[in-house]
Amino acid sequence: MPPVSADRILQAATRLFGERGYPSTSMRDIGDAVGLLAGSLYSHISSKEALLFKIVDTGLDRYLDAVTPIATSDDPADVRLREAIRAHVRLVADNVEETLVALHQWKFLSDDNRHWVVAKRKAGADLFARILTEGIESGVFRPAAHPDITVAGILGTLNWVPEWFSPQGPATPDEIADDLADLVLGGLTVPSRAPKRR
Amino acid sequence: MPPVSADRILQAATRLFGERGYPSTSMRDIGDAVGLLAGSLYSHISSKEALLFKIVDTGLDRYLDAVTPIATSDDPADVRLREAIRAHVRLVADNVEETLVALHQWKFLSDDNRHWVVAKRKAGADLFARILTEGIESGVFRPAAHPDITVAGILGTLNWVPEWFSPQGPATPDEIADDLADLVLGGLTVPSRAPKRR
DNA sequence: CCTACCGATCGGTAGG
DNA sequence: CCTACCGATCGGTAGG
Repeated sequence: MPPVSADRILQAATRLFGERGYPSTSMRDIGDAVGLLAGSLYSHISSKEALLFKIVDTGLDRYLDAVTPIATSDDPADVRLREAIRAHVRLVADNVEETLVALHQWKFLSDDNRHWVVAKRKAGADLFARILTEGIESGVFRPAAHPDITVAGILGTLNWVPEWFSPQGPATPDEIADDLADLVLGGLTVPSRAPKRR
Repeated sequence: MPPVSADRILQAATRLFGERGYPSTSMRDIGDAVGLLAGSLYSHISSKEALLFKIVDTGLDRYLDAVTPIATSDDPADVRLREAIRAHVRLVADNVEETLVALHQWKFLSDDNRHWVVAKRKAGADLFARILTEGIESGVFRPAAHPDITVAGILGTLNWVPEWFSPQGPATPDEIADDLADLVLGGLTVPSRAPKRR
């Protein structure tokens, strides 16, 4: 067993917060996971909330670092969208618990930390909004009645992945990403047949 | 103020569980919301978990009752899918907090109740899997590389709606549903242009 | 990193 | 429906 460090505590907290949620995870649970008593954790970390904030903030940075260069490249919008979806699913596959914490547990941060995190989440959503808008302008994508709703639909597909993804599943992350990109880019309807519109 | 009843307690619990989550909501919080002390709640209800179970189970029943007749009708699969999406978004719009509880708080049920709920959730997902499979068989939908992943993508779009929906938003539930149905059925790419496939 | 502990809060109950 | 309370558990700290 490697020595206990702030980083090992963070790993254990990531797993526990992701599995049970932040409020249901006690400092005694985290201590058990690394072989310390609850009180002893405080020589490595400052507070329970500091753990949560670091997990969420690190996860969002990892996400922005991966997707920003894709969203802002010169490739056509459909290529950028598929690549962004690939990057997203790879990140989720490599960090399922971290992603779940970043998506759902940030609500338990205190006001200042939460506002910071909400702004970063917004920046992530804006990357997809940008791809959509530019794709419509360039004629690659059809016009959207309400672009915000379409973006929310795409983000829903992606943000739901950590709820069902399993490393033991039959499909690789890139296969999953391509299936989801096919859905979002091409839709379900056969290409020869115009989809029923209102 | 109407008299306190089991039903009013259930309504207050639905709102609080949806906003703060089950573990972070205390019986004292629920008592405050209906004007009782925590202990006094127990002459109307049996336990905190019984409240959670009832909310989740009621929500799932409401969902299955609305979507089952649509999914099993004789309409073409694309029509059924659009109608199912409409029903889903209407339900979410009318019961945002209940939907959030049914989607996320069921994890805190004890084993027996949780297994019951997981089976009902599975039945809901199967309705969409059925529409997809039958649509592919009838030639309305293109074949899916991994149908389970495509279904998960659609469910993600729908299950994410309660995270961002607001009754004060500019779009009506049916407008939202049609935008999401356009996304899932037709995709983003302009119809004249075949989407880039692998 | 442990011992020993703090005040606060938890779900729930007895008795009226 | 309240008073008064139960044992358990919470995040965190003092002192070593």
